[in-house]
Amino acid sequence: MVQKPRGTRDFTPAVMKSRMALEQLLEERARRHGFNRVQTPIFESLELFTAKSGEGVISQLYAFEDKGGRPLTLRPELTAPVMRMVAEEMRMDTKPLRLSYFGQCYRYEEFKKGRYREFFQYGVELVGASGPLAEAEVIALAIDMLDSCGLKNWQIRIGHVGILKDALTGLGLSDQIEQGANEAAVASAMRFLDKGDDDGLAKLFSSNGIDPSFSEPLRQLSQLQGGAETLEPAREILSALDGVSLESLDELKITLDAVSSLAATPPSLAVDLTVARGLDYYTGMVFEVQVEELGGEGQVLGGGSYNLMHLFGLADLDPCCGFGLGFDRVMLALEAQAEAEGREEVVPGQQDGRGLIAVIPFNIDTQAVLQVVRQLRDAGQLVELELRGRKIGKAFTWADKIGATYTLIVGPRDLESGTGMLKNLKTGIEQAVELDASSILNILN
RNA sequence: GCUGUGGUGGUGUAGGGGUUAGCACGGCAGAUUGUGGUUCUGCCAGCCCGAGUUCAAUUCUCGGCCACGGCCCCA
Repeated sequence: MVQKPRGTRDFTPAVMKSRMALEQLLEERARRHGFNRVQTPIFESLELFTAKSGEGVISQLYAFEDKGGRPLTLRPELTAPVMRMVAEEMRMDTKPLRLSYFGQCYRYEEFKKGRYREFFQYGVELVGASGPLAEAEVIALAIDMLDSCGLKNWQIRIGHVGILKDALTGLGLSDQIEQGANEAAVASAMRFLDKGDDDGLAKLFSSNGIDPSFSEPLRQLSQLQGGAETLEPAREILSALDGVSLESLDELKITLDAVSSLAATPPSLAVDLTVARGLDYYTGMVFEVQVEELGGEGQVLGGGSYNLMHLFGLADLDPCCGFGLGFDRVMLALEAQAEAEGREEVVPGQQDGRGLIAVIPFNIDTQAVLQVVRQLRDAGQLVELELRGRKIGKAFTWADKIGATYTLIVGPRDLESGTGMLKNLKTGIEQAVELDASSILNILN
């Protein structure tokens, strides 16, 4: 039998119920924060992603040529397409733009739990406003989303790449990529700090003519743990170094203060100055969210301030701020937590308050019930019509299995009197009703 | 990129070099042509693919594919 391609998934109706509820919940939160949904193509020019992330990404892309020989690829992420769209369609729109998006992305990688070749990303971008308050708005939305979807035990880590970058350049490291190197000295240093590689850092300092003893205060800086209160010791460490700017630290303080006003208190918030996100286009605040029980693939959200609009000739709109939310991973975490707590609803509000009405024509011409089926549907009810001509007993089994709340049986005797038997399957109470929507609705309410 | 474990009806499983390949759930039908969720009966439906060893392979060996994990990486 033909199976689905590796790394892809099918979503059955039962699964889609909670996925759709989550999407709607995220969308509702985005709208409350002023963000509006956009959509871009599933495939884009290959160049869009090589411009953003370098040629190296090609190995992980579903890249192909169309019949005209144009180099294309399935999109591996959504930030670049949205930036492209802003440059192409929205130059004249009033700034800032608050955009949200949701869709499939494709990466040719080994897949495993929480990591698929086709995966779903929800995200937002704030374009045309920057600074600590813009960053706070974005973080606040992320917190609001995770809070409202009922996720528990998540940790948000907030940092600012400017702090370490300022310190390192202040000490004399270059933030430019030297000839023959594949990354700037500053980037190497940040990687060493993130990994706790003290020797590597000291060596790097020496080879750049910097006293290796300066690696010590930086190491202390990277090891600070805690919430907003860690900014004070950080300030002391940085103040002791000559020529190091405190501007980024001040900005982060403003951001954190604003977030505490704008959003609920997260289960765990840590200031982490080594959140690097591994990306050189991040310029300011960066943040990410982990969920412990997902293990190795536990990052469910990540974002920050970045410079990308200059790639489209719109450098004046840089930096932008946004985040991507790993929809599949949030679902996995919610499913795991619902299971652990014996919760029936994976996503809050996924169950429709309306009860399904199973309409069962019994020993009559089904045509006779179609009018009332339509009326009920027009009135907003969920109605399923029995189509297999089941006998009465089997029809009840069927109604029960599809999760119906009510059955409406119409047999020959009913038809003569223009009525039907409406039964509540949960209570077992049954009564005759006129075969028109308003009579039935009266009983339902 | 490295690596561990596993693949038997739709699902979950038992078994095992020669068997009518067992069980449970499921689907369909009947017992029960105007009231279901219990019970009973019947039916439906399976050894991932290829090569090798063998008189004989679903079972053993190798390869592939697929699935589930752990590292590396992760725009």
